[in-house]
Amino acid sequence: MQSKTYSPKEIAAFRGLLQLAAGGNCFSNIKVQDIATAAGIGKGTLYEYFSSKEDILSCTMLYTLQQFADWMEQQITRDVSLHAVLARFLDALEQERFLPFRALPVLGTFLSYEQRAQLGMRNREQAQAIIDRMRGYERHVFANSRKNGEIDSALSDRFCEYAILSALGGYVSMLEKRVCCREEISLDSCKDMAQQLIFRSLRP
Amino acid sequence: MQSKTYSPKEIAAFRGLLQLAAGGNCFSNIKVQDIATAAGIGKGTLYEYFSSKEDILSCTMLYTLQQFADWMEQQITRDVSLHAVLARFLDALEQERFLPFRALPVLGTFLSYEQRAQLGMRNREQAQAIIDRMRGYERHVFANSRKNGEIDSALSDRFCEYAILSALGGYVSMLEKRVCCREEISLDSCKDMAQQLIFRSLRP
Amino acid sequence: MQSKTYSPKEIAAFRGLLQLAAGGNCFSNIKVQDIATAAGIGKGTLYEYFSSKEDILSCTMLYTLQQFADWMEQQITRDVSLHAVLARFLDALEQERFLPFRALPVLGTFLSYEQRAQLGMRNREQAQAIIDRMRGYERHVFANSRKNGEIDSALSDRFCEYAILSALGGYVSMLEKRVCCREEISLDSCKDMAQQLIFRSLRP
Amino acid sequence: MQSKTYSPKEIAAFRGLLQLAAGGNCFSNIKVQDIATAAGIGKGTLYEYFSSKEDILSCTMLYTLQQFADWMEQQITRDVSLHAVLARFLDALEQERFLPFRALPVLGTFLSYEQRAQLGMRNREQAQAIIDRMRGYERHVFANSRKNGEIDSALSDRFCEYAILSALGGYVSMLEKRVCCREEISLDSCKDMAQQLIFRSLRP
DNA sequence: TATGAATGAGGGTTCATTCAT
DNA sequence: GATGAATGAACCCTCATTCAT
Repeated sequence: MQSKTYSPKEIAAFRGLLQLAAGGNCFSNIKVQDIATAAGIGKGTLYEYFSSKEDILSCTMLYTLQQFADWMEQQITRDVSLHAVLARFLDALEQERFLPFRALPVLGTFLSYEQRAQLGMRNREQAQAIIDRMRGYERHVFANSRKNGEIDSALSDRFCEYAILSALGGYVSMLEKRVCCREEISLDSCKDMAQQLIFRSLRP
Repeated sequence: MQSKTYSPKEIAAFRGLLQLAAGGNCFSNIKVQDIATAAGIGKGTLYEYFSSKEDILSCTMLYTLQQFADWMEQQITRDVSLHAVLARFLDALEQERFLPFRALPVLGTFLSYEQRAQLGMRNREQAQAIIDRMRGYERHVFANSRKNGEIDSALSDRFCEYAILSALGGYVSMLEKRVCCREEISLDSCKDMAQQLIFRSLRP
Repeated sequence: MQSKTYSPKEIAAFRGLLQLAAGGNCFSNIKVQDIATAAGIGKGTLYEYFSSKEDILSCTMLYTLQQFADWMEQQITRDVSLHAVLARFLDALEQERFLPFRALPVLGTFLSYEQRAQLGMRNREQAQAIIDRMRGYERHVFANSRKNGEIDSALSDRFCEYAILSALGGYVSMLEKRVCCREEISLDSCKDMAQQLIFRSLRP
Repeated sequence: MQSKTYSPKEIAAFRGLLQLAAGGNCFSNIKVQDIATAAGIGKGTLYEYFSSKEDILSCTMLYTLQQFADWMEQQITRDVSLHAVLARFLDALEQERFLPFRALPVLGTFLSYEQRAQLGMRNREQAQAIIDRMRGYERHVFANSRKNGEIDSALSDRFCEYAILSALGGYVSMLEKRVCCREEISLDSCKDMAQQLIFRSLRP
């Protein structure tokens, strides 16, 4: 499976935008100049590679999905367990080079329905292809986990996916709350809760 | 417990904004003129009641929290079960007059960290008072549910809250996806999954 | 000579506006609400007596001119000297009830040419009548002062008027500078300089 | 003495604003769009060079002061007379390139006390430096004029300054009156009166 | 190719004026 | 008559986009 490649400037733009998103900025509040500055390039240069501000976002999300799919691909072994994948994923989230995984939901969340719909339009097929790829890996992990008793056999793939996404969504919310509401929650207890929610809800 | 009352114009503004938010618009993309139009009043009139666009949002969120707390208060009986509360809540979400409950998370989600922090500043004490009130009801329900076997006694209140909020967050995401990605998910199956996620993860 | 009379509300409006002007506010920066508040009446009430904000100004200036003319009329005696008139005038400026005389130039100065031209349009004849009246008194004083040696007989009335208005204009500027530049000038030395400028320039 | 230099766009903005001010517009009545149009640049461009409308004014006044100080510097010779300086200055006022000298007092006059105080804040030190420079030239001229008998030795510098500023202020008023009241005064007679007022009041 | 100076459409906000009470 | 709640035109300012260099 060959992933699309990007020029250094494009990647700089992606990482610049993701950096800003990770800081908790709504997309509307991120200025094109901010992205250019964060990327270390000129504002005009962005328009050599992208057709609009929205396009930068669209491509960034595609790039991020692709990075994620690539990462998942490497994690897949014959009899991988849900437990192992999750642990590795949550650990990965703390590393700088996995910024995209962390920032993507933030970016996505800060979009209105209409913006999301428009984004889908642009790179629809490519995005769909990547999502299908990830769904494949996902199915593989779910199947293995049903065999090893981590997941109740009666549960559908859709429910498993829903449980995991909800737990991760809640995890991100908790982290944000730490940022803006200054409640005293440790990162580790957040991770524990996320994992517990998934395992408890999927166990037989 | 006496809740703050609002003038008709203020409530019109609240509902106008919530209407727009329920439509999936990021706050930055909602124009003051839009709010005025949705509220059926003049743009200038908004500034007779609110000091700024941000203030409209801040007050709307407070109003919504208050509405929610009032509603919860009515649901609480001596030995209420988690099951009953959740069922009633999910049903309520489908009614027009419960628009606020549905739209609030959307509004909140579409804010940047900084915006959220600033909002907290304005009506901090009032918001905190309402949140404390709701935490009280919550604790009551959790206690009852531990007694009647719905919730594992070993689980902390914090984890229970996290599980419920994650499930509801995922539920809202799913509903949104129905809107923008047009996947074929029925409303009922969404509700089922949300309830299942909660019950499966909290059961002993 | 019968002066026009005004209702209490009108006079309240005049004095309200003059009060604000004496505070050094440009007319554009004075809001209708400010005038209403300063006058102790409702905003809507102003529009019962005046057709517009500009009209309030126009009438206020006319009222002030008239007050001034009335005051001058009382000062005129058969062989009044320039010295006596000036001294009395400068003293009067310090009293509260002579606020109009002090505030008028401020109001006038803060108008653009166009605004001034439009003002002139409204009450043109009345204003002209009052100005003519004052010119009459002025001529009388100048004539007397030429006789008693205060004014060089060779100087025209126009030059005398110009000298006095310039001196008073400079006097007001100096007072203002005391307000905003905080230079250490005493009120008395300001008055001295204004009188000196007039007497030195008009003396034979 | 090195004066600050400005970019062409800045100078265009200065001259645009001065042009409008020379037309007798109160600063509050001059719109940013007007300045942009008068300067021959886009509205947005102004905000690349100035932080706000007030900033444009502040910088314009500073620029004008500086231009004036530069001009004065060139006029100063060893034994310059007040008569010569004044004559040259009044002549200069009639030339297009001396627009700033003519427009500055108009701009300044049309500000409220508060606006003036705020302006002072921004470029306080630079403005003070220029004013000090001009005071220096002024003192030089006054000293010479006392020696050559134009100015009464008993008169203080402050009084001399006050006399000149008052006369010029009255001169500008007269010119304005020509504009808006259409009295039949020739430019030359205005100049004559201004000079006479100064010489008569300062002579021994 | 890469840039950032220049732009103007569009947003939040103010405030003179109206009109129902 | 007296009021102030309601209004929308018009302001200042922002920022995505263009284009000459």
